[in-house]
Amino acid sequence: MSKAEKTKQFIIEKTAPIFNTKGYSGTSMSDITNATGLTKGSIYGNFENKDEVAIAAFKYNIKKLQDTFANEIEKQKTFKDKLMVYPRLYSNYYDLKVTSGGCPILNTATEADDTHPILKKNVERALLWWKEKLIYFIEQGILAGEFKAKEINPEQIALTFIAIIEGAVMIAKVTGDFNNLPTIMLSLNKIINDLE
Amino acid sequence: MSKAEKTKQFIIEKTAPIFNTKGYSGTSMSDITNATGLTKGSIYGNFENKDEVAIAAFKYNIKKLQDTFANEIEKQKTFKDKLMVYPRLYSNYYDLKVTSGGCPILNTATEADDTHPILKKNVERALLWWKEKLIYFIEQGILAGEFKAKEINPEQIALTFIAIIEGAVMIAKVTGDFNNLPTIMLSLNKIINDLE
DNA sequence: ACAAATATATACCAATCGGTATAATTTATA
DNA sequence: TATAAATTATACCGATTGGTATATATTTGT
Repeated sequence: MSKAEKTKQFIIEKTAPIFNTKGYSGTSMSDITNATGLTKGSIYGNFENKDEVAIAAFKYNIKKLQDTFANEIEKQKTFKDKLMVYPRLYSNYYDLKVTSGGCPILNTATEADDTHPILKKNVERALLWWKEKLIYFIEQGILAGEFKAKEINPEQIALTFIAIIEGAVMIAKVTGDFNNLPTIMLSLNKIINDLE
Repeated sequence: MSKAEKTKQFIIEKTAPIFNTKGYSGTSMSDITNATGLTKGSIYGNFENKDEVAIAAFKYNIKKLQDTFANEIEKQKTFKDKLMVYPRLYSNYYDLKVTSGGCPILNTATEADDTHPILKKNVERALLWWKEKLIYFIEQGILAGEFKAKEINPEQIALTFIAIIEGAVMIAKVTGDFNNLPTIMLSLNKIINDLE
């Protein structure tokens, strides 16, 4: 890893939590220089513009989140248990502290959809990737005989799954009542249990 | 209504959709003057600062949304039908065009929670108001014998209700696939049906 | 219709925005 | 270790940010 690559990574790691809390347009170049201790010249020597930093930071946040869940899912044998990882981890999402400032998908989605097409595309990709992953688990669960084949629309379940989680994170954050998270996750548990 | 009050209302109506699409920090004073055709002097003659305009615009958007639903709920006799209004209207949310730029609760929540305490407080109020309304419908439905009293935690159902809707709106918007909205609302229908 | 009060427009402020040209410094290569 | 190449710092750019003081219109109550 060259010096430039190291610096690039350093900038991403330092700014990722800022972009996630203050948002894209809410984060300024001076926020970036303050967080890194570097000067503008250094930032622009490693990135084309603010957009590139924002996108790199978003990707970093998403990857961190995905890795956390993938690591836990890997440990589970049944597909039901793999699905159950989500309500379990999200019940204590804010203890996880995997990303400060809440869910990067939710945060970036609501800000970027009307204003920032490139960032929006990245959120969309992350969301669809998640959906496909969930659909795969559900379909494999059906094939393995864990879930009943009839009555189940894998895409509908997957989308509802994501909706509940993202909605729950939003509610917990805006009310400041983190007990809401495990409460809502009970409903997600029920949905998974209803599959069998 | 005095001239000042009329102008104030005029400013709110013209800027409300802008704040909802571009966000609080994304909307500038020049956006406000452009949208209204008024000058800065006029804006600052009617509002203390940008914050006040933003808060008034948010309240306007929320009220518009609440009125739309209250109006439809009023028509329904049973509490189940009252609850069913939400999945029905949200299945075509983007045809409703009640607020341009998506759900004001979702938009404002994700932006304001880390940055704008006053606006955050307003979102929280709107969210809790909605929750209490849903809890009331569920509890009244139990009293009326529509829903089974056991196994139902009204607050949990209400929170899940909101989470699914807000999550669904976010997904539909970021993917651009509005078919996701009725798909996810099928799950909300199921939750309501499971109450009886 | 006139005067006092109010509302709107104009012109400006310092601060900050994202971005760039260039100089100074550090790193890698020979 | 000398030198070329890459990286970082400094100083600046025009544009825009939210906000204000003051002058000019416009309502309003009498």
